[in-house]
Amino acid sequence: MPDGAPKKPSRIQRRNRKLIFDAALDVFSRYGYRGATLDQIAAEAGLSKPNILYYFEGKEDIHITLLSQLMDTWLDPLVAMNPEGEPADEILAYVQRKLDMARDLPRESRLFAGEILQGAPRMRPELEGHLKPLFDEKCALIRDWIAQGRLPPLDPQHLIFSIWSTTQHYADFETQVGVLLGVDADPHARASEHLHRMFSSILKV
Amino acid sequence: MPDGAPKKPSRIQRRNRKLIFDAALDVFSRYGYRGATLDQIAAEAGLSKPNILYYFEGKEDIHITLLSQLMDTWLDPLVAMNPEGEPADEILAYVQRKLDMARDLPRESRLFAGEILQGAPRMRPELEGHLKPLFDEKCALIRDWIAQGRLPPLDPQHLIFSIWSTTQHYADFETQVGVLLGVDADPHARASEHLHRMFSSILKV
DNA sequence: ATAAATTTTTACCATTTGGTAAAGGCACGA
DNA sequence: TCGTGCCTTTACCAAATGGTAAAAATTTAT
Repeated sequence: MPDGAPKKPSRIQRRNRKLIFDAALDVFSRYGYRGATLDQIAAEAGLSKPNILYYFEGKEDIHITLLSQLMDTWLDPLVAMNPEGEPADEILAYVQRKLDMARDLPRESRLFAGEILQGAPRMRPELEGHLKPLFDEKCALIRDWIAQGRLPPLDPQHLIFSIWSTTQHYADFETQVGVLLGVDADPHARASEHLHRMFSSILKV
Repeated sequence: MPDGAPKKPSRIQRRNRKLIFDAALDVFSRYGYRGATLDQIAAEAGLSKPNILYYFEGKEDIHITLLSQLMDTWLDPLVAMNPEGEPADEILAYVQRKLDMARDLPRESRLFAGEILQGAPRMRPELEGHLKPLFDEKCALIRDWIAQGRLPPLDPQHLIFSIWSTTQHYADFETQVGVLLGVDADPHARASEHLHRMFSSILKV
């Protein structure tokens, strides 16, 4: 049997690691890496602190593992942008999917935002290794579409930045949006309409 | 003499408070509120920790004061949006000013972003008291312009959100932008072009 | 110059926090 | 049922951190 025999995780291990991830997502996304404490995570997970440290090497290990796991989910909508589809439709669908994600996974969005905001001290390799190649690939795709005359001549890189920023804004700046629109108002429908109109207009001109 | 005689601050007080603000802006914007330490701020300011606490009541006091002071600068470009001007020009000029600010004051941008991201635990009153009235006023202005047929029917609130998010993205997510475009490349010129094209297109359709 | 006021330093302290050691409890296959 | 290995708890600890007391140094006003 080879060196690092991975061993299948037990039922209890799966349950507790999941509990810890859920708790950590909550706490890290609310207070940031340094603002979060193991005690808080432990309390929220319903486990003792030493028990948390039985499942993970330490605070940083939880954070990195969490972030890496979420990365795939996070990039899914971009991966789904289909070279075979109609360019404008594909991009507008991407906008919509990103906006839906900001509504459905706001904690995840804020977790990433906090990590990037502080210079990605723990995520930079992941950005270089996973995000950058995908980004480059999709920029190339958009450039192809432009070369084929199926899109107006726009800047692929900054277009994608605009899509990311406008959609994630509703998760990352939720507090501000709440203050300005009223906490009860659900901005999703109007945001969707506005973004559809906005991105339609640059894709068709 | 009335109760809270304010007393004119001495030369030394002005100098040291400025040193502390500069250092605090640096440290808070890089590590977030909880991630920042008084020792770090003191070291960066070239003062001892107790000396820092001679000028401010405590860590929170520094943070709140800093944030409140920056609020005005931060809202300046929005204040400058002129009801007498040409609607599309005014809005495009606002976009450009915000983008310039993201380039020139990235630490300030990240300081705000961090505070909002964590639910504005120390800034909410400021948001309600200063930001909201201004936001409402400018939304009303845009609505007027639309009613006068000088702008297409767009959603003022979400338009402003889009302007904020797309421009501040270059400061708040600078790390990510750096990874994706290359650290040396200065994205400002192309960002400006892209945003001008994008916002022009919704304002003229 | 000198007293009064302001500023800075030295020496602490209490709490929080990430992490550990080791004993005890528990589940599960033989 | 019994023992082996997995899981959990109790009792800690060292370092970091926000903050204080009070003496020492320095500036300012007279």
